[in-house]
Amino acid sequence: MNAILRRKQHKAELKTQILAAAREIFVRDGYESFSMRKLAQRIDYSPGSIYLHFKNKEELFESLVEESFDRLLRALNRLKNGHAHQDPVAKLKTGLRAYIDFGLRNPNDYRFAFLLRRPLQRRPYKVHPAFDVMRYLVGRCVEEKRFRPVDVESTSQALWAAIHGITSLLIQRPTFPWVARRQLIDQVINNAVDSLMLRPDQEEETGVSHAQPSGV
Amino acid sequence: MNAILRRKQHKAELKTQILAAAREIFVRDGYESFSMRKLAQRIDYSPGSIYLHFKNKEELFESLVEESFDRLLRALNRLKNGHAHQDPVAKLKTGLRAYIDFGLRNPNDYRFAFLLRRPLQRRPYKVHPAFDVMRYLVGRCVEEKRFRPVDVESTSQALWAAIHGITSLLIQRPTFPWVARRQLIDQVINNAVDSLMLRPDQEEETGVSHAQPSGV
DNA sequence: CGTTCATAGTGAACAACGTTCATTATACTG
DNA sequence: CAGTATAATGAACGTTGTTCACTATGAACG
Repeated sequence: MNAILRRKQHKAELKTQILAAAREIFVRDGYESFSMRKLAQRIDYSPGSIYLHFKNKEELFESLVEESFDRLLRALNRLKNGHAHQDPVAKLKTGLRAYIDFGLRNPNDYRFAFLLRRPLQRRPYKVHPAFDVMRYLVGRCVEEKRFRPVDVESTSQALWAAIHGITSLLIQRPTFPWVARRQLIDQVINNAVDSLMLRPDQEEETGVSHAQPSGV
Repeated sequence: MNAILRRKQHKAELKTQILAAAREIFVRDGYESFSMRKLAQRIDYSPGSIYLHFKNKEELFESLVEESFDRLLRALNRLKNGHAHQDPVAKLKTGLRAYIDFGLRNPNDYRFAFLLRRPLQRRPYKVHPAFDVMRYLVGRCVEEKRFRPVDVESTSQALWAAIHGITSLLIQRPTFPWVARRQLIDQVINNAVDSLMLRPDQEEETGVSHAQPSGV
């Protein structure tokens, strides 16, 4: 009776164990050298066994991405709810920074989610809830008259483009002679956000974009 | 005597023929379903023959990328040299737009160049000459006092991030509910550039960023 | 306790992959 | 025509993802 329940539970545990092992191999060896057989060997099962839990490699990957996205989403939501007193612009900037940091700290997740070409783009992924947070934060800035009356949707998309751009470039082209990483990220964020502000002449916070030419 | 020359020429022709076929397969079937064997079959040679011209699959890809980059670079240089009378800011914006348009019109080239994960990033590619154009255009804006005295290098990199972001997102996530494409591109460019201008209160050209909320 | 039966797990098999290499065909030179 | 350098082959190797007929396992029931 409850034996079947224990079975189900065991199966679920096994599934998460597979995911954990997969993530580890993936992080250690990279995407292209990951293989179902290596994974099977790692968890001491036969290759076929993995297919009891996942339809195929693609679906296994999707599960990993979903996990990662949930983490990003949770981080963003924590941010959205906390710091209630904070200036909405500061909050937006913090959110943008959180997104970038997430990508840089979890480059494989980010690659999964945005960089890897998927054969025929099945589900549109769960970008949308994360993007909702962006819309919300931008909306707040407009409502509280910190931004010009810009279109929330297109502004959110433009901001996403900016932060996705710097995130993916830093991940994918680590050997390019970038300027100091923090400085660059700040500049991208400030450039993107400041031009939306109602009084762009107020210039605290934009520090680095006024830096003297340094000839890096 | 000149027979060996004809041989060399024939070999070169064959190489370009291989590249053309590879590009076609790649464009039609996508990256993951491209294979050396398919390519060989397509050009009516045995699989081994390709290895007379390319060390391996990776090197073949690199060649394709290089071709693509040369095309982008030529497009940008044409822009840099032409339109001498134009305002440097307008010229920069035109350049940014040209970059994005190139990516959208040649998505596979762009994928090759920036999106595909390369196993262990050997040569740093020829991004640099293209990036030089960006540095030059930004430098002109600063010299002619159209920009604040920003750091040219970090500003160029931040701008690159913005246009790479929108380009890659539009290529890679075509099903996302984007706002009108031109509007979005304009907004990304204007947001990124306008915050650098010396007199950000001048607001001709930024049209769309002032649009009323449309609830798209 | 012995039988039944769903399920978990196996591992051999398949087709396709990138790559190598001994072998053969080709086309030029002397 | 003989000799030779090069072009091209295709069989082979070790992978890969995935399938499937099969066996082992362990709970349920008479």
